[in-house]
Order: sequence, then C-alpha cells, then structure tokens
Amino acid sequence: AVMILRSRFLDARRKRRNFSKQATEVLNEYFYSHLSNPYPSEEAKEELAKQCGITVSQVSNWFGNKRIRYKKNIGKFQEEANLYAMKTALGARQ
Amino acid sequence: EHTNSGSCTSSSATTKDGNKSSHSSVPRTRKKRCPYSKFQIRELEREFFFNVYINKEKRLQLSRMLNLTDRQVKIWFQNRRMKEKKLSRDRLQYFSGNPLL
DNA sequence: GTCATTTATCATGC
DNA sequence: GCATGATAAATGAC
Repeated sequence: AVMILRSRFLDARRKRRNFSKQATEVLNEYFYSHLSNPYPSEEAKEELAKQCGITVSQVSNWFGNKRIRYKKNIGKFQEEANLYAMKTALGARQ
Repeated sequence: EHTNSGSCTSSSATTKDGNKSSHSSVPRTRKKRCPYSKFQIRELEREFFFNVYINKEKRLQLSRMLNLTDRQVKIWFQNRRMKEKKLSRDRLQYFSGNPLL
C-alpha cells in the first residue's frame, strides 16, 4: 500500500495542472502592483499560497517564471499589465 | 530520450577562463545550461546514494569519468541535496493530511 | 556549506 | 501550436 501511494506521489509530482482563475488573479495582482520589485517575502509567499490554495513552492515557481517571461517580452504582457494597473487603481478608490 | 553523448560536455578546448584580464567592460557570459546525459546522471546518483557529501578525490575522479568539471560536479551535489530536502518537504506535506492505511 | 534566484528545458493542458 | 507549471544547470549572496 505504501508503495502504491509512493508511486502515485512520484507520478503526480510533475503532473502539471493549471492554477484556478482566482489564484492567477491574486498572483497577477501582487506581481503588477510590485512591478518595481516583484520579490515577495517569505511571509508574503505564505499569505499568497493560502489565498491561492497552493504551496509556497508553487508560489515561488510562479514568480520565477513570471519574472523571466515578463522580462523577456514586456510587450506581450503590456495589455495584462494595464489591466491589473486599472484594477488596483479602481480598488484603491474606495 | 536523452542519449546525450558528447554535445554539452566541456570536453576540452572550451572556455576555462580566457578572460580574467583587466577588461572592465566584459560581463563574462553566463554558462549556458546544458542537461546532463542519462549516463552522467546515473553515475552522479550512484555516488550520491553512498555519500550525500562528496570529497575532493571522488569529485575529481567523477569529473574525469563523466567529462565534467569539478565545479560542475560540486554544484550538482549541492543542487541534489536541495532537491532531496524539497522532496522530503513535499512527502511530509503529502502524507500529512491523509487518513490512509 | 545553504539557499533564493536565473535561465533553459521539459512535460503537460488545451 | 503556444501557454503554463515544474524541474534541471548555473550563479551569487551570505
């Protein structure tokens, strides 16, 4: 039984599943509202992980991928950046 | 999948350090990440099974056998220890909230 | 030495 | 066919 669980764990380790829409929303909000320094602290990572229902490692992976891919092609993310900039601006107005 | 024979190994005439000279504007290009072959991984894992920490002798021996630099072998063991630690954390988390067995 | 990270690569989703 | 999450080399702070 332990072996079955172990194999299941190992197999599921690299099975990729997309995050929920809400989780991506939360992560993007943080990223674009800290665009000058998109490096969340350990505490911030834990809070984000809790909000998103994922692990801290997954939060770290997401920010690592996001930073490099944003840097590599800022133009591609311009629309997304404007969207979240607008969103946070509207949120802060009340 | 990867039967990587001799594509990435820093076999010889490449870039040890040709540039320590006082050129102040050379950023010193970052070494391109090159995945190791199945054979290299197998031997590294075999040694890691015996010693999580590798000594200088075995490191030189391994680096020669696998056609890697001692620095590469050293870094591989560092990364491998970090991987093991992460696997332990994941295992713990995975089995924690489970009433199974 | 650890450890967060950068970067490229891998594997999957769709 | 790329978008996306996870992993594998490589660097640097400490």
